[in-house]
Amino acid sequence: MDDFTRKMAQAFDAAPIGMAVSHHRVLSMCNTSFAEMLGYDRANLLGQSFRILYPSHAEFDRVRDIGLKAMEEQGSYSDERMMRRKDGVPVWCRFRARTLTPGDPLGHLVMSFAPIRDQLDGAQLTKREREVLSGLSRGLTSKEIGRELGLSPRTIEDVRARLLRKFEVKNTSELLSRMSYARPTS
Amino acid sequence: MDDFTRKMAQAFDAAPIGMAVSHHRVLSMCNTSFAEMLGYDRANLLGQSFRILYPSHAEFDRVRDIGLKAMEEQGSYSDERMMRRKDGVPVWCRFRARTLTPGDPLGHLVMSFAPIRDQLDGAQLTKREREVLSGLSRGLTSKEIGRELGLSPRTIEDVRARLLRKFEVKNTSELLSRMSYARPTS
DNA sequence: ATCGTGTACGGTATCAATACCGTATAACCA
DNA sequence: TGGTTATACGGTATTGATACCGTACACGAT
Repeated sequence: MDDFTRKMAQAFDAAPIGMAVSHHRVLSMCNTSFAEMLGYDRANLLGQSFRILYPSHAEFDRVRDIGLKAMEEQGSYSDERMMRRKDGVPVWCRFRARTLTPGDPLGHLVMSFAPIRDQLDGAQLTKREREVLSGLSRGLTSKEIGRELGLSPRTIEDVRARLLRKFEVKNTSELLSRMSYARPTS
Repeated sequence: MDDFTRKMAQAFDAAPIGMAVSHHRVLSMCNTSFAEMLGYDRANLLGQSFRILYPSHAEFDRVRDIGLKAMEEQGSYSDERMMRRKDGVPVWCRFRARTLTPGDPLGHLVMSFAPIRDQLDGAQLTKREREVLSGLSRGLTSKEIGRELGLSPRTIEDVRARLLRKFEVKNTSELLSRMSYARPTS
């Protein structure tokens, strides 16, 4: 076998970041970091739908759409999102994806997942809080998020205020900078 | 050839994040993203010392030591660092590494490099922009940042508007979700 | 020598965010 | 059973953000 190919495969598997490949939202390949991050054995993960790796079915449906346009136009997309470990514990990740089939973005995807924090300093986020946070990180206003979720803007403001209290920050900007990349930990 | 291996190699090469393998600080393998990020052809990069990928020899020496202890103890290390593109332009990256030889951490390294400002390659921030961004990430208002820098709040709003234009984002929240927390490097 | 850009500042106008006041329901827990 | 929390929504009031209008100066590149 080609030594070049073998080296690349070894690097993929030993990568310090979670990596995965999907075809139409079904996992066809992943590396050790990815399986470990989510608490599975790789063998049990391959062939599974990504559905089981998200906190809920609604979340699974939601994340399908939000990067589609960017993927069609630029071929890649990045955001921050919550994944669900096998034991149910949420993992907040920086997510990056590149599609190999721009006409059908979800046809063949290569993704990377970098855990931002394991448990968000103990603060658990509710489903609503995750949904709102997702909108905020995309620059949406409370009104726009309300429309997206079929709720009153007033309710979004409540969730937003709860997030600010939980993380003890002054405003949304500080909140999002805290939810961004992890600080060096060692 | 093993189909499993081939799939992993393909995923490595198409990854949405820069990846590289080194033996004693000499690049032995990298993917397309990595070569593109730094402005090289992969063929010209393999076999080269990492020296040419850092802004200076001093920086090259400095980064050698800072992760060694963590790598010996946990096998992995992560920070943010400046890389140097072929044309000399600096690229600010989130860097992650895992060693496959914990006794001799630099013996065999697998690394990932994620450009932090991936939305606008080549855009450098001015000193003022970094200063303002630092304030924003700490949740300060324009008025507070102005006080901190001894400037009119009006001027801070100008810098802010320029940042929004540069990164093509709608508001400060979206800006900060795309940036790492800012640190003034001036 | 003009052009572009960054810097710095003033004004005005509008919308968004935040912080309060209030009510109400549903879930869970001790 | 009562206490807490999350959800959901209404009003009002204040501050902040954003987008325009304008001027001015410094600097580097073509």
